[in-house]
Amino acid sequence: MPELPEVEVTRQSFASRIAGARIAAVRMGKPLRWPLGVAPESLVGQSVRQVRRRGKYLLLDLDHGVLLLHLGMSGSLNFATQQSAPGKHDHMDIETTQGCLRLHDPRRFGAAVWSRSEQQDPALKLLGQLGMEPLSDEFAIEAFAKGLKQRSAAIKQVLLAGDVVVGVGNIYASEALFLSGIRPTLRAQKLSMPRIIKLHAAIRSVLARAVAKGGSTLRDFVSAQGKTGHFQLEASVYARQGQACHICASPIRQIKQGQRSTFFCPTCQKH
DNA sequence: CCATATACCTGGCAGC
DNA sequence: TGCTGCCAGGTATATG
Repeated sequence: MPELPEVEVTRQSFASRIAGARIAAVRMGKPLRWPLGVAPESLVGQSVRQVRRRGKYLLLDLDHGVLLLHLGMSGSLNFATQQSAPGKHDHMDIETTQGCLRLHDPRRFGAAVWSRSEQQDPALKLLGQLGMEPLSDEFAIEAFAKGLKQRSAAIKQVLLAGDVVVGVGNIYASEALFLSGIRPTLRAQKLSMPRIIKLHAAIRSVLARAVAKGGSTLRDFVSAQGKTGHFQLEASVYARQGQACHICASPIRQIKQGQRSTFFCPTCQKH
């Protein structure tokens, strides 16, 4: 469920509550995408200094390293001060002196990976190829233009790839392209400067707005505080195939790009 | 180097 | 009710 806004909302929902907490126990459930890389007990006794985000990864800075968490397609984190028994899709419990952080992930595409230093494996491998943070100053027009210029793939797929700009997933890619009036199939290197500027602004605004609103909730997004998001009420094109475009009333079209669904308005996004 | 396909896993839903 | 097939927010890895 998580694109950048959902991950960021999740981070905000427990970061301050867990900061300074000491890990008292770690319980692992079924295997996730990758092994933790260390005995769970070795995390016990360490304190959580802060929780950061890089792309769709959450980074828990502990005393002696970094714990990377990824929510995959179906993951969510719940932070509870009251104990409750783990369900069959709860695959990691980090019990701390300030509450229990629980990773819930039915499909198990998510991951929890320990790294003694963010600068070394396996974190380097996971974080090393990531593109610019869309909501930070490094995401500048010129840098964005430069990244797009060297890519011949469709702009939608370049956005999804995450090596130019991170955090834009399948929902927000369609939304940002609609906002900027760009056909998702247009090759990235064909975007004119004015359209790059529009897309740049659209990515920032759609993501920032979603963060402010508490993330999307296409199916079941829930933050670690148990609040659901509201983005689905506002999707302009995503999952609206056949329905009227809010701008021009043309039926929204659905296509496949690289096995993923893309939604766009054939009139508002001419090319 | 680049672009595209594959794989991972479970649950929900439409159609029969 | 139960089966089958398809679909779903991600992304590392293999393949062309």
